[in-house]
Amino acid sequence: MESYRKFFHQYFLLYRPFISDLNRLLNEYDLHYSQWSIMYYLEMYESVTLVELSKHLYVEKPTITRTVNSLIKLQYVEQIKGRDNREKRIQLSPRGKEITAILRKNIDEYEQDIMTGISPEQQAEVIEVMDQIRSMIIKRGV
Amino acid sequence: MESYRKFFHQYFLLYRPFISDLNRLLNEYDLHYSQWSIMYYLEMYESVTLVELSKHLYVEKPTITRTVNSLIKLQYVEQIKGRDNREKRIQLSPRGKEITAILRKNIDEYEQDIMTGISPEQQAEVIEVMDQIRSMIIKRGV
DNA sequence: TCAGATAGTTACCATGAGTAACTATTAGGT
DNA sequence: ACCTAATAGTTACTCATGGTAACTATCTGA
Repeated sequence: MESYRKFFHQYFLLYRPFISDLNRLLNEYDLHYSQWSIMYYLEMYESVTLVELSKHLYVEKPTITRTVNSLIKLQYVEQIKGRDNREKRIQLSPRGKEITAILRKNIDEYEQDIMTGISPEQQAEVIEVMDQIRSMIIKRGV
Repeated sequence: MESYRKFFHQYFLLYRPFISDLNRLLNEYDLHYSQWSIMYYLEMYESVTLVELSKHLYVEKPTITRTVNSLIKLQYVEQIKGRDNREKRIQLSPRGKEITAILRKNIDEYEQDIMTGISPEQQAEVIEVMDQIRSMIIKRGV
């Protein structure tokens, strides 16, 4: 089999086992991966608008609206006032920050665990390659 | 950010852009990725049972049943007689083989396109790492 | 031979995502 | 300054994908 073909084959084979485990960790706090991806982003960038999330996560706006609303309902996320009255700018609530810290720790442990035996150099290589492919896909789609 | 953390972050960032493009290619033949993953497997292994698919794809049996039935309805897949009357053994139909060949070509082109600039050595490295991680996840889950 | 294991199905529910059509607000060109 | 076009977000609806529980049919092995 050609190596590029193998690449994508292997990529998808990893997805389902991986997301299953992650959701198992997240369920302890009534969360699913789609919600976590937003909390994760908020942990890094402090505050964001729904359009920013939509573009970054490659998910349509209505889906983002729904997921963000579920996080607001759980009181993990809160809306803040922005300059532009059209936009809805959100950030993690104090409770959201707590939960994020705990989950970040659990997920870190899990990730380190399943990465056992893979050298930091290999990890860096893989990260770089995935980043390049994402860029190619996005550039292509414009 | 720790490199193991970056790995999973980057992994998921690639998933949605990638699956969106794939589904766009597959839609020409009324297919979605969940169906394609089965056709792809059938192209490699000739004939399989639903339980084999379930284990390999890491998806529960009822989900496999539904997806396989949709492929039978599309006449891309047909049931064949096996030794064990409990099992449902399937293979690609002649039409299914045609479609698979065409799609394989289109997807190959697409994949080669977005892998431009990534050396075969890098590709091999990444494939190896993803395989190792999948093994770790599965072993862990036992 | 029959109890337990295995293969598959049915019914039902949850999650995640998309499209079309809409409102509210802002930005920019004249 | 005004109005059109663009942008941000929402609502309503639908589809794809997947899970669990409970079931039937068949096979295997003590």
